Amino acid sequence: MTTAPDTPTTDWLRLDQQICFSLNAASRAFGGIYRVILKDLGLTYPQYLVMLLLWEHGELPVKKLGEHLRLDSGTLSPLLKRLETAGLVRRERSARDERSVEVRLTEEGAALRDQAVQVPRRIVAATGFDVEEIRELRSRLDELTRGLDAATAAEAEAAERRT
Amino acid sequence: MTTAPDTPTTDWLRLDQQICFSLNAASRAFGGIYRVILKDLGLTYPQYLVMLLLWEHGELPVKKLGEHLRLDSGTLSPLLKRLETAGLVRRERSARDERSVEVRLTEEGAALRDQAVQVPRRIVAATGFDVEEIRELRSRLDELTRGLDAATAAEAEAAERRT
DNA sequence: CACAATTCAATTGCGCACAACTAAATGGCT
DNA sequence: AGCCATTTAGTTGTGCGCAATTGAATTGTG
Repeated sequence: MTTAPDTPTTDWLRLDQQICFSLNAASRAFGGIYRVILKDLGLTYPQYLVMLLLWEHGELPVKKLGEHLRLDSGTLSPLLKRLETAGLVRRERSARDERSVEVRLTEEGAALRDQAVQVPRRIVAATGFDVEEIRELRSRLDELTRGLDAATAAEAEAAERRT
Repeated sequence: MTTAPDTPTTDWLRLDQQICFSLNAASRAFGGIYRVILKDLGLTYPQYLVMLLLWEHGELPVKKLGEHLRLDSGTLSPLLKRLETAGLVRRERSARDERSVEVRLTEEGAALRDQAVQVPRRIVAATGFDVEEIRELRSRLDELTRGLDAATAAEAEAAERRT
């Protein structure tokens, strides 16, 4: 399969830019609105995601947080340390398994939920999309992520075999 | 406008997570596939975007690069320095306007284009989407970005007025 | 039981994103 | 000409994302 003769490579390079560039731009635009809205709570967006999980589950080991958010300890450890410094969270090594660290809300952290409940509505409003459009878009993006993850794994394995 | 009585706030928090979380996940999944594919070229994804612009325009001032990519000098200055260290790019203060810095391809940087022309096809293949689906998704995302940018500006101005 | 492999968190190092600030050059205005 | 606001890059500091490594605890296996 080759590029059609009347499709200069320049066009391909432009199209390529548009696919991922649009996604990147949207992701950073989200970062912008969350930064403004979360400022009052003193949270960054990734910290907010961690708090969402804790508000829902009460307490979670670092491992579970990482699975939900697809983040590893290299990202989570310093982030959780900052949340702990802010007094929102405590970290304690599990008694059952000393390798594991349980992350728990402090009273202050649990109380912050009251101020956070209004965030989602404001974010949805900011998108200018209605709930159905959002659902549709989300579904597309998840599909895209699955494709990319599979391709990344395949490429990584191919690169491995070349070694 | 308030939350419907049979919609617990927990659901709102979940929905909120899904919108932006899916976008974030897709953006990072793109990061993953680009990391693997660009490894041979010795470029990161943001560096690749800069090179795309230079391959198209030959030379650009830092300001223009920033406008195209929506990045400021805080991001671009060190990035360009790394590209210069890698021998792909030269930076020269403009003779006409000494404030401006022109970024030019070296021969080595221009030559790298030959290895880059195959990247877009591989990325498109990795998504598992066809060109029309991509165009549709891109259009949605751009729409979303416009909405978010407008809302961010409005929120920032509202916060400013509260001062 | 002893030893090897695995799991889990933390740390280090690099690069990007963005805010806040600095410094130099330019352009407009009186 | 002299002054001042604006423009343009660069620097500093903070936080995220990820790869690679370390160290301790646990599990599996002979």
